[in-house]
Amino acid sequence: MPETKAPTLRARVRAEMTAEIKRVALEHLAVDGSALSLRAVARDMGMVSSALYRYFPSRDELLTALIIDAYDGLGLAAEEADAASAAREDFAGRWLAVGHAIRAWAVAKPHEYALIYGSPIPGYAAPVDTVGPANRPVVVLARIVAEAAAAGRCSAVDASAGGLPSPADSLAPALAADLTQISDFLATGTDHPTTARFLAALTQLFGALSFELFGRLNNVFSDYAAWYDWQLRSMASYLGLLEESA
Amino acid sequence: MPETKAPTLRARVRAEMTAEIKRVALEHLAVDGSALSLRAVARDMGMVSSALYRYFPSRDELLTALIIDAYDGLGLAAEEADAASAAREDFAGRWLAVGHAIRAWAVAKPHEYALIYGSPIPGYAAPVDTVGPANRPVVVLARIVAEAAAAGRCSAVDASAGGLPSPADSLAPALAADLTQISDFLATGTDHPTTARFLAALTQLFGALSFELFGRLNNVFSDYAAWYDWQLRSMASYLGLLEESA
DNA sequence: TGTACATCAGTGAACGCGCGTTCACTGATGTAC
DNA sequence: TGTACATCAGTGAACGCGCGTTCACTGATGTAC
Repeated sequence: MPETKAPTLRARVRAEMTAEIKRVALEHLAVDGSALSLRAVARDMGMVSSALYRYFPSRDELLTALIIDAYDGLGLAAEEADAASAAREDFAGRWLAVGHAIRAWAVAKPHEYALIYGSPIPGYAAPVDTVGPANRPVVVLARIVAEAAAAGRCSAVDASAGGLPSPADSLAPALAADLTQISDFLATGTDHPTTARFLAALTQLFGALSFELFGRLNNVFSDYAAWYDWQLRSMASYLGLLEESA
Repeated sequence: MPETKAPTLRARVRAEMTAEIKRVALEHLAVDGSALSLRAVARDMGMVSSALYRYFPSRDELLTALIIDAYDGLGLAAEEADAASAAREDFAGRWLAVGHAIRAWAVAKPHEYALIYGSPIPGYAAPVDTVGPANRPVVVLARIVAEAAAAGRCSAVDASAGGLPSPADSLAPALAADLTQISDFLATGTDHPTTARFLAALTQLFGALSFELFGRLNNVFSDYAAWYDWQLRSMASYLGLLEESA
C-alpha cells in the first residue's frame, strides 16, 4: 500500500537484527565489564556464533559500532539539551542543562560510558571513524563558552590570585601554542585563559562522572546528583559564565 | 657470618620470586591492557603455570597484590613529596609538589595507574584490604588543605559570583550531610565550601591524569606536563591556598 | 658432624571451559524474464 | 502469474588457540636428633 518503494522484508529484518545484536552486546558489556564475546551474544540471541558474521565482519567492527553509537548518543543528548535551553544569553543555565544531560545519559548507560571514557580495551584500537562523534559533546560545551566570551563574559576571572603567578599569565610557550591550536580547532575564538579554563572544566566534568561511575566514590557520597550539580555551578562560576562583564 | 639469624636460602628466594612474579605481571598489564593471565606470566618466567600457585593462591589474589602495591606506591610518592616540602606554610607549593609527584608516578607506571583508576576489571571485585592504601594520596592532599584552612586561608573564595546561587551557599541538605561525613572522615575540620572545593580539585586532578593516560587527549596537547602544571596552579588558586586571609 | 625425616618449589599431564574465525551446506527470500 | 536463477541468513562442524585450576610426582632445601 505505501506509495514509496517499501524496503524488502529482508532489508527490514536485517536492520532489526543488526540493532538487536548491538542491544544484546551492550547487555553483555553491562554484565561482564569490558569483555565482549561474539559467542556469548550469539548464544543469547539463540543463534550460532558464525551467523553474526553476516552482520559484522569481526568482533572489533561490532565494538567500533557500539563505540560510535555511544558517542553519537551522548553527543545528541548534549545537543538537544542545549537546543532546548530557550534563554540563549543565560550561558550558565545552558552549561548546567548540558552538563546534567550528559550525566543523565551516562547514568542511564554506564557501560556505554565506560566504553568511551574508561581505560582502553586490550587489543582494540579505535579507528578514525570514532573521532568525529567523540567530539560532539565537547563541541556543544565549547560553543556555550565561545558565545559567552563573545558576549563579554569569561574575562578577568581569577585576576585576584596573588603570590603564585596566576594560571592565566605567563603561560609556558608550548602550552600557549597548544591552546591556540585547540581554540582554532574548536573555533571558539577565545583567549588563552578562557580556553584553558574551559578545558579544565571539561576535565573536571568527565572526571566527576568517571569517579561516580567507576565506583571510586563508593560510600563517599549518598547524593551524586547534588554533588555533580554543585560542581557544574562551580564550573559555571569559574568560567565566568555569570557576570555581565568585568 | 652475620650475627642476626639470616633468613634461609628458601625464604630469600621465595621473596625474590614473589617480587619477580609481580614485576612480570605488571609488564603483561602494560602490553595486554587489563587482561592478566597467569599462564602468560609463568611462560615469561620460564616456569610451568601451576608453579605460580606456590606463591599466589589464585589469579585474583595476584591482582589484589598488584593493586595494593600500586596504591601504596602512589601513596608513598605523595607522602614523600609533601614531606620534602620544606616551607610548610607554602600550601600552594606543597599542593604543586604533591600534584607533580602523583603525575610523575602515574606517567612512570601508566598500567598501575590504569589498574587503580581505570574502569573496573571484569569479574574482579576489590577486597577490603585495598581501601586503606587507596586513601593514602587523598589523605596527603587533604592535609594540605586542612592546614591551609587552619592557617586562615581557603575562606571567602568565590564569594563574588553573582546571579546563580554561589556553589558555597544554599547546599542541598543531602550534599551538606555528605560533606560533613567526608570532612569528619578525613579529619580536615574544614567548612563545607572548602571541603567541596577540595573534592572538586581532587576530581580535576585525577580527571586530568585519566584524560592524559587513557589517550582521550591524543594529539590535543603536545606538552602535557605544562598543561597539568597550569591546572595544579589553577586548583591552588581556586582552593585559596595562596592568599593570607580574606 | 652425620643421618632420617619433613617441608616445599617446581613439573607435567590433565580437566573442562571459552574464544574468534572459516567453511561447505541448506533453505528461504528476492528478482528477471 | 509462473518459472528459473541469484542472493543471502543461518547451521553445524571444525581449527587452533588460550585460560584457571587440580593433582600426583620428583628432587632439592631445611630441621631435629
